[in-house]
Amino acid sequence: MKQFIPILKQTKLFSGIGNDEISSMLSCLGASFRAYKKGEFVLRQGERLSEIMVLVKGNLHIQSDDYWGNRSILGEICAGEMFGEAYATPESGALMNDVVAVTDSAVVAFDVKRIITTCSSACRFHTIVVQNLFFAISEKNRKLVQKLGILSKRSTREKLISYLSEQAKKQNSPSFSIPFNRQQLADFLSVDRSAMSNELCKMRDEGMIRFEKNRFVLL
Amino acid sequence: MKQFIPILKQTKLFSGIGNDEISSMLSCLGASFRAYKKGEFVLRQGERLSEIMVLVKGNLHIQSDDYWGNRSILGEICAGEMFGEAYATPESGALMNDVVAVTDSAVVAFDVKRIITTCSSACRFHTIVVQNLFFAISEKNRKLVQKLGILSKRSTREKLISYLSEQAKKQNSPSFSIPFNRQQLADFLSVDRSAMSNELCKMRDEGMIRFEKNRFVLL
DNA sequence: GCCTTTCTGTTGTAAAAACAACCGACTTTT
DNA sequence: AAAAGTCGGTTGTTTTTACAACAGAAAGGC
Repeated sequence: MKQFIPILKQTKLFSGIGNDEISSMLSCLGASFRAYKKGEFVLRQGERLSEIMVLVKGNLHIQSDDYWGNRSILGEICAGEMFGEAYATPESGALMNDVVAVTDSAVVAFDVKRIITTCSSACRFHTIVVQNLFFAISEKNRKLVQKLGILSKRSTREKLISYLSEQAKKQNSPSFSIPFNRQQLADFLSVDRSAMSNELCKMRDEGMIRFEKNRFVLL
Repeated sequence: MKQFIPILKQTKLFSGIGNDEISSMLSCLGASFRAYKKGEFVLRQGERLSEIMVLVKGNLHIQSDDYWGNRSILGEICAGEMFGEAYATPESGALMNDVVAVTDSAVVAFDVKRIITTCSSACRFHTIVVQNLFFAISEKNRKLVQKLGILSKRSTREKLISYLSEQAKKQNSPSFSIPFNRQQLADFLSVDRSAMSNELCKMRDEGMIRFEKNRFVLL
């Protein structure tokens, strides 16, 4: 577990907290470690959770498949990001989605009760973690709203423009890579792959964008 | 302000806290009160926030209009619910949406810094509020995911089924009212009103549902 | 290298949604 | 009470998307 302290230190949850403090908090917060191979399920729809998870290695997709096999990718989790926090309380009910490892991944899990119930003396930094937790979950909230903004667009083209603009803004350059292949992007935008591919090429022919594989340039 | 203490007591944020404690916390948390007439803007897109708001009277819509005048209703806020919590931190940037009073409304606002920075002695119940805040924002998070689930449906009919099923489940009966008129429901589901109206009638003719105005029955 | 699989773009067709326009029923305003 | 406005439903047309099927390119395995 020790090996992941430098990574944990980089996360939003432990921002502003030193290596030593993290080390001592790991036991205080009831941390446990798990590894997953590419393609494995980290969490399954219907499961119940009592832990907040931090991804310390790899990439995950939050997704769900409906009766007809249509897959929706709700979001992507990168190393250093937190997940599960919205489903870690008793009232929160069962998970609505699957979480799947896109690449070999590793996760550190914390008992949520131990985080939000401040231990009076032991950890001076506990209060900071609670604040960090609030900031992190706020941020996730904003990301969800952003995604709602994309999905509420009526046409495939508008969805693409929304998504690509956001990525450009996020990566601070009109040239950027996306973490999806075509099928995954289509699943993320909730559109048909071939229709999307078609639309992308039209946009390219119209001189709006350039792309090659998962690298895009906005013109 | 005192008059709203019974209402605040009912909210998720002050769950488990007595009238007297709330009263003393109002000043401790830097609470302020505001009233809005029907149609007024409570918050505007682009604004910056440093407060968490609790709606103590009325109804609000979170919405945004694009360049072409298409309105999207992101969500609805009912009396007793909290809002703004995801945009109340310095890093959170400007608001992405408008918040508009659907009916005459009243809001109590709290300085977010004073909530998440626990005051050591004054309020014994401060820790509870922090936990409540976490629970509440978690719940909002789940609602957003649920809405994503609806918008990720491909067809108008599927969106309607998702939405109506959820409402039935929420109100614990196959017969229920919805808080939208047709245009608002269409804006909420991000579809065309006439197409939606059409689809609703088809579903009625097929014997799936019955409805009259904003009252629906699932069969 | 060769075979297999995955990924991406392309095309034609069928289905669905958006759009626009209109009507009648109700409400609200004056 | 008349007028104006809102609301929900209907219809026909146009546009867009989904679907299915295929082909070439790239990647991966043996």
